[in-house]
Amino acid sequence: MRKYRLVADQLLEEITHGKYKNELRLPTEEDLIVAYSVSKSTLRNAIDVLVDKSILYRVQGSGIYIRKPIYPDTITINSIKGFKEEFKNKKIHSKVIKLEQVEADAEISFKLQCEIGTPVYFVNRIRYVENEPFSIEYSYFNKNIIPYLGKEIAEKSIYNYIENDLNLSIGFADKYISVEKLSKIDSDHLQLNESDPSMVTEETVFLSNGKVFNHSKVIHNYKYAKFFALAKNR
Amino acid sequence: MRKYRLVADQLLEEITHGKYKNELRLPTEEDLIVAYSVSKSTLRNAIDVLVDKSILYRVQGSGIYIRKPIYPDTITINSIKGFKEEFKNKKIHSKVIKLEQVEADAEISFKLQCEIGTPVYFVNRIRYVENEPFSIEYSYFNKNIIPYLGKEIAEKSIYNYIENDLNLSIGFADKYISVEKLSKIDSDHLQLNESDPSMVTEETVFLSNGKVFNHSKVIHNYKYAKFFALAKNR
DNA sequence: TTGGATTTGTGCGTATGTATA
DNA sequence: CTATACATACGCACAAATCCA
Repeated sequence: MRKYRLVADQLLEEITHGKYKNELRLPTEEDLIVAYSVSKSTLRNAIDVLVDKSILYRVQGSGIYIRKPIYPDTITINSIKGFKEEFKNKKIHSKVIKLEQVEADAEISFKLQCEIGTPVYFVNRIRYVENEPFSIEYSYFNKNIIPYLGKEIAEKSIYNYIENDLNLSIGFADKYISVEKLSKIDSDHLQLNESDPSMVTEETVFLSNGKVFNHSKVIHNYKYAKFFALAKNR
Repeated sequence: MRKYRLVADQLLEEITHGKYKNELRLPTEEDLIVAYSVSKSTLRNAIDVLVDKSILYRVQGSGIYIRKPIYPDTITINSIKGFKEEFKNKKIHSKVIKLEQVEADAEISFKLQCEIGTPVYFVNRIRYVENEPFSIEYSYFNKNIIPYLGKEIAEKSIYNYIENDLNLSIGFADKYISVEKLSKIDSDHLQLNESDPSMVTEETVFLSNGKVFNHSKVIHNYKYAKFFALAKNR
């Protein structure tokens, strides 16, 4: 693995294991450079990772500080984690309502930025957290990029499959968040009333090479859905 | 201004003015380094700015590409813009319902990370876009950091005042997003029905020196509120 | 209040690694 | 397999913000 990630991982572990529990400020860049035997740019890359994760913040001329932990049980918008990863300290499972192969029509081809007629997988899943229905996912995958997708995969983690089995590198995602009133069928799935509100996210997910492989619309139970984002001023 | 920002600004202007309209790919890093007469690290910092703004994306071994524009009329979660800045191509105005100085109680002091009893400003505003009620803001400012706040400022732009008049540097913000049903008073302000849904954001805003100066709860009209975020995989 | 010391930010240049074409 | 192009890593100098005597 790249050096700056090793440093970031190690630093994070030291922080979470209380190495700096009595101080808000980390050692200076120069001290950390010596401690980890890396160059200035490598150390700064490592710190950048933890700043983006809301673990640390920097103050020019002053130092690098440890942040208070963010509110727990929130979905982090800035990062791309699978459902499993997001709730890894909770009991979660998924029910696959439908998984089929179709050809992209005009709307799907637009969302997946591919040709009309491209073979795609459609997946409809319900996600449960602690046995409560948490969200309903309507998801499309470009079959030219994801050659195979089965129910046995969709019941576990599609993202884990893509990254570890297919060895593809997920790059970035556009996420749109809005509020909609529930349809009859979605309200049934979520055990809510029709026309109750829902938090809706619509995501376009890109591989590191810039190709769109996935588009998802996720209907969240409004009682549980809470999102977190770190905003930076630049 | 710092060189990498000048390069980022210039590059963005060239992109938006169609210099690269016939190509998806920018010139190579090396070419851009020569074109702008800067070092590699300066150029990379400039590109980073535009990547964070969802203008560009990079593919190792391939090139730097221009992204399709994001969906318009969305609020960007990743960045800290004032209301005015976010809707700068729209007609917007604000109505100040209340502006008063109070002492921080337990809850406010927790949210502003200050002592109980600290003098704070409380501001309650309604924001209009194209004369439609868009959101209701309940906001607290630490008076030890923002020594003065008046109605004449709150009717325009508090953020503009803080950055340009007080010359303070806004650093980062934690944002939480959830859905709540409207209270009677909020539904009246938004011209909606009581118990209609609303998109709620709760923000803690930090100066560059890490001090909390503002905490806001904003109730958005669910019909108009649409948020955008760029997620990165790291 | 000031000014020097400390600490992070920016900028330069180069070499090598890694993914893409 | 080779060439291309971005990613990582090293090290140094100076700028800018903060801190403190």
